[in-house]
Parts: sequence; C-alpha cells; structure tokens
Amino acid sequence: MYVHNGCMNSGRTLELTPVDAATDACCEPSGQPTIDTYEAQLRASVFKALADPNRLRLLSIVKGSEGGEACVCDLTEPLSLGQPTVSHHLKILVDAGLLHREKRGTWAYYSLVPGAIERTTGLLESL
Amino acid sequence: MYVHNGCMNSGRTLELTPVDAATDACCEPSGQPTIDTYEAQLRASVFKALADPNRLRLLSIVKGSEGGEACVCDLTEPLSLGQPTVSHHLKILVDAGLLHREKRGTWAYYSLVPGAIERTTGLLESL
DNA sequence: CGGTTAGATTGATGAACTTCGATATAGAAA
DNA sequence: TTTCTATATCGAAGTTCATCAATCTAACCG
Repeated sequence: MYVHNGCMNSGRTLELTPVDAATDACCEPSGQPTIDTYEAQLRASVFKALADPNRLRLLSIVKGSEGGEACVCDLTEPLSLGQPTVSHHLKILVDAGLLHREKRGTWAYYSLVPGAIERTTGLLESL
Repeated sequence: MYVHNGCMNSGRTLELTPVDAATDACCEPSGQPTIDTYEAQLRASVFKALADPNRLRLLSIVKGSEGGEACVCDLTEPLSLGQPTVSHHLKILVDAGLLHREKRGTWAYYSLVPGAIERTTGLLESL
C-alpha cells in the first residue's frame, strides 16, 4: 500500500471543489511562493550566457588577468577560436551584465562587472 | 597617445621570440591560473541545465513544495507544458545532479539534491 | 589623403534544443 | 489475467545556437 499526498487532478480546472479536497486528492499547490514566468525568463537569460564552455573560460581568463582586464587579442589564442566568434561570445557576456567593455584607442578591454558573480549566485539561492 | 600593455601578435606562432618580447609586445599570458577546457565543459553542462525558464520554475516549485518534493503531476499544470515535456526537463535536471528522483508506486517524486545549489554557486565563485 | 590594424557585424551552415503527439513501460486495482 | 493510471521514451517539426569566412567600422600612422 502506497501513501500518496494526492494527485488525481490531471486535467481539471484550477478551483478546488470540496469533493476534490475530500478525495485521495492531489497536488498541494505548494507551500512556498515560487518565481513567476517573467522572473524565470530573466534568470534563465543569465544562465544561458554561462551555458557555454568557451564563455566560462573567457570569464575565467578575464578574472585572472593582470589588472582584471583583457583585450580581445588576449582571448582569441587561448580559446582556439576565430576573432569574430570571440567577439560574439564577449557581446553575449556583456549583454548578460557579466562583463564590462571599455574601448581605449583601437583596443577593447573587457573586465568583470563588480558584483556580477555575487548577483548571479543570488539568482540561484533565492529560487 | 594610448597606453597599451601589448598585443601585436595576431596571427603569429606560439613561441615568443626575443624580437617579439622587445617590441610593443603583447598579451601578458595572464597572471592567475584559469580553468581548462575540460573543467569549462563540466561547469557549462550544469549551467546549461539552468538555462531554461521552465527548468528554473521546476526547481523553484520543487524547492517550495511541502516536504521538499513534488511529483510530475504537481508540475505539469503550473508550467502549462505537456507531461512528456516536463518529464524531459526533469531528466535534464536529474542528469545535472540538481534533482533527485524517487519512485514510490506509480508516482515519481522529485526533490532538490542536498547541497546542489551551494555546489553550483561554487562553480561560479571559483572561476 | 591612403594604409594598417583591432574589433564588430553580417550571412550561411550544421548542430543542439524545446516542444509535441504517439507509444511504451511499470505499477496498482479489479 | 485485463484494465487503468502515472511516467518515460521515441520521432518529428520548428527554433535557437556556435562557428566561420567575408566584410565593415573606427582609430591610429605616415
């Protein structure tokens, strides 16, 4: 005999009738509040930026670089990727709010946005 | 006049000749150690599991559920997704080491793997 | 001015991903 | 056994993504 806290409502409407509540009933609508669709999309967009090995290495190299910044030419070679591809990945990291871009002369320097990592871990801890 | 710490080696070979070292030279190979390709792939696979809004909501709902666990039927309705799709997302979260699956009777209960969130934030902080 | 160089943008290609409907499996009840 | 139910798996369709070659832009130099 299996104990089950409910779950007989596959394909019923949202309101809970007394009958439903009395039966073997189902699906406690959860005790704690959960993130809504919009929040989920916002957070997923950040994790999407982190969901690529080359982008993680970019963050790692920038973080470990002297002065906390690196230009594209510092990043192309260790990744064995073409310059357009590296630029593309960097743009994704900038758009996600993880990297900061500063142009000095012909060079573009990338650095970690202060607090970005902490803010991102917060997105996980507050799920 | 712009100060630049180097970067004239676009399209040269790997070894650094004395000439290269003497010139305006480039690309300090970075001061700190960075994660290697394999580590980057491992970490990216976890973030890939988090890079979908519906999977973030699954984690959120499971975390907020009474008893810390939820079955598939608890999860299908709030996501407005078909049951096969929810099962598919849950499998990805289990494979990433974020969710634990336990079958009791006909039902499958999913719960957060203890310490999984903390371990994941560590993947970011130790970049 | 023209020439050179760092970096960004565009367009195309192939791979990976999300979703669904249909089907399969496994357990419980009759 | 047969039937029903919860979940998993399969196969296909449509979308998104990573990568590259080619091109464009902007800044420097002569």
